[in-house]
Amino acid sequence: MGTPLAFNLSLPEGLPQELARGLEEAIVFRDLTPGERLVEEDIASRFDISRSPVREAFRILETRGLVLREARRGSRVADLSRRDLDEVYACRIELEGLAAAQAARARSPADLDSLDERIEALTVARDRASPRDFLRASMALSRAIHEASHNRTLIRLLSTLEPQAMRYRYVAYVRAESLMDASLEGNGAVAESIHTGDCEAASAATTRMIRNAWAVVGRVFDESDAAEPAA
Amino acid sequence: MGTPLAFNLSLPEGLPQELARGLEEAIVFRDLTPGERLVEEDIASRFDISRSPVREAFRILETRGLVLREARRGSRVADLSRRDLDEVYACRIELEGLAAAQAARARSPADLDSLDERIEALTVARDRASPRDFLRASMALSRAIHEASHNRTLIRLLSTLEPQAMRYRYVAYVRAESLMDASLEGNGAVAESIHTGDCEAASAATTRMIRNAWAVVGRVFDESDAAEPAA
DNA sequence: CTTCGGGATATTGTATACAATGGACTATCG
DNA sequence: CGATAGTCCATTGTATACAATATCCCGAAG
Repeated sequence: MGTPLAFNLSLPEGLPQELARGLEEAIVFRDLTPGERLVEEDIASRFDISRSPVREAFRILETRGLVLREARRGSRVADLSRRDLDEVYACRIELEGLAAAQAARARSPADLDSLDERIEALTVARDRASPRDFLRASMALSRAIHEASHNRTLIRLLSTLEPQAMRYRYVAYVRAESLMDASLEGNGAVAESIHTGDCEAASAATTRMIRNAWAVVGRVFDESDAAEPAA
Repeated sequence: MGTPLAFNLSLPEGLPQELARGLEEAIVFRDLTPGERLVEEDIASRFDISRSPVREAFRILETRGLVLREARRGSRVADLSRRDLDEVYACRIELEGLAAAQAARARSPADLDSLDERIEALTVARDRASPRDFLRASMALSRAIHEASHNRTLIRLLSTLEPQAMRYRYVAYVRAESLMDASLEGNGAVAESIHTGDCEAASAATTRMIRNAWAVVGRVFDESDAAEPAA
């Protein structure tokens, strides 16, 4: 099965990082399917680069839980499963809750501006009813919240957790676009609490939002058989 | 400043992983000091290997927050700071709490055996009053608890968070060996709750233990000027 | 004395070459 | 016909070679 995977690779921050971003998008949006093998040489020749940066990209994706590497047996796109979904969401509740609480305490005026911008962009994407655009905007908003916490360790942890969550959200959004409304509403509540500076409220709103999403995304996933895509 | 750094490197799981383990120990136990530059070629020639596995090891350590890599400017041992300490402990409370709770629910008989073994080993290490041995045993116990949660995502996140915490604990244990008693007692309570299967209790005991440690380790750190070791 | 510029150097980033290993295929034997 | 051993091939792991760039040092000019 030949995958398209045509994205330009400029290098504003390093070739491996750029490549990892592209592959990450391809995995989240299912251009690369769960279980699909990733051969270093293939990717390298496709982009006219050597295996070195490809290997580094694979390692980056491994730390994000998107790629599994087995010694001398190659890499493949991580599977989706109900169990993994539950793991990811259980962790998200804790870490996103903490991020929101710390953001409510530590946010700067610039952070609040950034937050407002992303909420606006999220609204626009919702109106366009495009799961892809919506998820991209949602990811940007999440990152803005994380940044507002000014907790670098937490940001690092979340950056290795969010991409995997995105995969499940994408599956759910495609099958139930109305989910975007719930997400927008939940994020609005979180943003408001962060504006107010109420740590408790920010944490509670986040926890509630993710717990809701967990239930719904989980149900949709169970109904969708997205785990093993007709291998 | 020439660093000793003499550990054998057998390869039961890959050379980069092995090397990363060695470097991690060196960083935690201050054979490599905060801010110290890590030059790929130096490490490579020291162990008679090429730069390739060294680069991979650096990347591993970067994801654990032990090494900072700046593009084309090289790598160095991450600094210690009161702010970073607070970040790490805030995250630990959430994730370790979750791990304990899930371990109390999902633990197998084998997990409980493993737990008991590690507690025993920890007791022995405490009696020996060696911060190094105690920390190694403590790390093993923590991992056993994480494994018992059977949450791979959580295990992955914690494996990137614990090493940095170890650095602060080491500083504290060296200056206040009595801390080991508190740690042993706290871990005992956690293990007991996991045995019982009481999620709430396990989470609460863990949270309390880490919150305590946070306060004490933080105080000792502030008094110790371990951040910038006479650069 | 300070500051700016240029070149040398140290070090990382990328490409390529070589080694080692795991899996698949085939042929042969029971 | 099925099982098994041996060989081949695809792919990763490691080493080395080359390219690009940041830093440092020194000298000259102000």
